[in-house]
Amino acid sequence: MINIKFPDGSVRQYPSGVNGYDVAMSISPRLAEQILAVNIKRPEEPETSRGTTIDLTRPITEDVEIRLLKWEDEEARKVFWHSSSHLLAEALEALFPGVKFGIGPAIENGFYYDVDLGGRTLSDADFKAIEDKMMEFARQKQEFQRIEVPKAEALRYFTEKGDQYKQELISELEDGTITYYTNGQFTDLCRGPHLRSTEVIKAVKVLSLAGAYWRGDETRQQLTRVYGITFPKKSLLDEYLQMLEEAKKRDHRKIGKEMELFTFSQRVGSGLPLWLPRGAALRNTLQTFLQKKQAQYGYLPVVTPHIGGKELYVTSGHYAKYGKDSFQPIHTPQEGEEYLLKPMNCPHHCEIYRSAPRSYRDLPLRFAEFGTVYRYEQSGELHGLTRVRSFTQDDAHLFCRQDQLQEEFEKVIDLILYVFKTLKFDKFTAQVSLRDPKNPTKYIGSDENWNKAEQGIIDAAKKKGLPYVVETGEAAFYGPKLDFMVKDAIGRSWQLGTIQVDYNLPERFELEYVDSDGSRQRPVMIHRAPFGSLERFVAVLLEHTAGHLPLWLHPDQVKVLPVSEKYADYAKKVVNLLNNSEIRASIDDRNETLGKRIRETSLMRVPLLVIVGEKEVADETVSVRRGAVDQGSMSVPAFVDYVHQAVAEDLDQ
RNA sequence: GCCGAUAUAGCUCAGUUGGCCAGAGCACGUGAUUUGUAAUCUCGGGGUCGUGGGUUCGAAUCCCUCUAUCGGCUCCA
Repeated sequence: MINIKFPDGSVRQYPSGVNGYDVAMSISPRLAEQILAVNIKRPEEPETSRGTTIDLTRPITEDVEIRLLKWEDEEARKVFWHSSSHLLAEALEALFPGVKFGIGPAIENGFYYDVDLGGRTLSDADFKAIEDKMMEFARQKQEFQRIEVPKAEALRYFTEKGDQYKQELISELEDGTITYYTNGQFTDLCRGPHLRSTEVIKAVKVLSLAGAYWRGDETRQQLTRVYGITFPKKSLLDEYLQMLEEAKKRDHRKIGKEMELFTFSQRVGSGLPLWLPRGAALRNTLQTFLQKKQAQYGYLPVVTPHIGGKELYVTSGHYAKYGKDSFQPIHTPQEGEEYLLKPMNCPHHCEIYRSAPRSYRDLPLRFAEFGTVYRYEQSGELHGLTRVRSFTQDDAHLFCRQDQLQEEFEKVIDLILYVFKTLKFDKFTAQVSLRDPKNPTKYIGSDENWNKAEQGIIDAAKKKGLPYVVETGEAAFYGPKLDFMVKDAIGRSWQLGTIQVDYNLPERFELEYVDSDGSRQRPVMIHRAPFGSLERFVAVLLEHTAGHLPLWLHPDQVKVLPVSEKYADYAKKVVNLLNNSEIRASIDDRNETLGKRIRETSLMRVPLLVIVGEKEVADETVSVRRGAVDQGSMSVPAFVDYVHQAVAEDLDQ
């Protein structure tokens, strides 16, 4: 007999070899129906361990803590979707005999399978047939069977099948660890775990197609990736599709058009955003907001040109690394003279550092600039405002002594957290991006410097209590980073804020300061950008707020609507008073009905609506509406106070 | 850059199996109306159907090229 402990702390005894399904049945058959997988944790596993999720049919032979996983548990959904990917594969094999399979994992929302259709192309028109076939197999209540196989046999099976992708995967596995899962006619190399049977899959949707390189390697075969999602109830699928529709309404490209913030022109060039007056106002407000805060933190604004001599980037190492993938050098009438559009601001700031002898007393020096940079991103990479070819970084470079590094780094974290908090980005992930030790040629600088920089970042993240994840291979070529990642409306993660520790550029630029003992020392450099870029930040902000920007930030804080043209003069007077109090207000006195003007103001997401008519003129007041909520009437000075206070509340939290 | 898809007026879209001068709503202009909390009415202007080629008696519609955009992959200083 074995002891099984449940999450509520109770312990029950079962015969050794009992499986998760039996355990659930012993509690209640209704429960057993809802359980998709079980998670077991051995007593000796550390408290932080999440245990191991296994098939409901796997025998349990030792004392464990058990969690019975329902759809509501993320781990259960992963199992559900992983099994669904096998169902998809089975359907594809039935519809397109000879198809070869790459990998088919569960993802955050659904699953995919990478397949090689041998020259045949799939299109949306095939989705229906695939879905129908999947449902047909699901209804057959196919059981997932786990089989352990010797490596030689696995290799033989997939060699006979002609599936070189699976052969490659198997050849890298240890003999004795290889398992198959079979459902219906389909057998796949798979570690599992899986559902008991396909019968719980009640709704399927093939979502999209994409090309995906085998093993993520650009130089290898491109497979067709089929994305899908499944649910244990039809209504859940409908809800999901509804949610996707709603998310599309929050797309910053759509909102940017609706609110007249920015546009693109094919003639200007792709990935080169044009900021319209409202968008420009929004940017200015963001810049002023950050500039003020940075002034408090001791930053010194600098301004540098949009181009720099080629030698500048040869020195920094950027030319060797990105030269051929960049906008190409600008030539001048002078023979041999070449300039590059600047793809980053750091080399310019290094030259500012070099412009004068520096003493240990001068440090840290913090040079800040809203610097517009130009990067020739691959055409397939461009995406609204989140990935563009010209963008403005809220950049700064901090030059400090080694003994100041930790404190400076932590202050940058504080600044970024302040920015995120003010803009209500409460769901971010801090990502520590380290170099990939297997790929040393991607990076410049000594191991010693890298180790110091990486350790410094981890220490600071820990000290600040940031919940962080470590990603190897995500570092910049000159140093490791701490990135602040935020998701967009449909769940894609974007890097916004970033902090980087750099020992390398100071060496390359031979930056020095004179220490207290008169010796020459090398400063450490911190690159940092709380927004990341104004373009991407605005994009993600629009998706988060659905365009309902906070009052302090909205390009049109107040719209004043006279009931009819008779009250336009008074309305103009109100606008003037507001403008004089640094409130962004304008009048809409077009010859349209009040109802229509209110509607259009609302569609532009203007936070405050002021209506003036006969009554307001007589009383010298304004009627105020915030969003859809009537705030009653107040005197103009009272309204000014109201706005100022609302702005202050947003900024001081 | 790669895979797949899309491209009709400023915007959102309709245009059946190729067949008269390519349509609607909104926006824009005009006239009327002077409006009290989410769309007033009238008339009007506006489109080389993304580009360049091809097939055809005839192309927005079929084929190819390029460009841009969308969903992914790869990349992201």
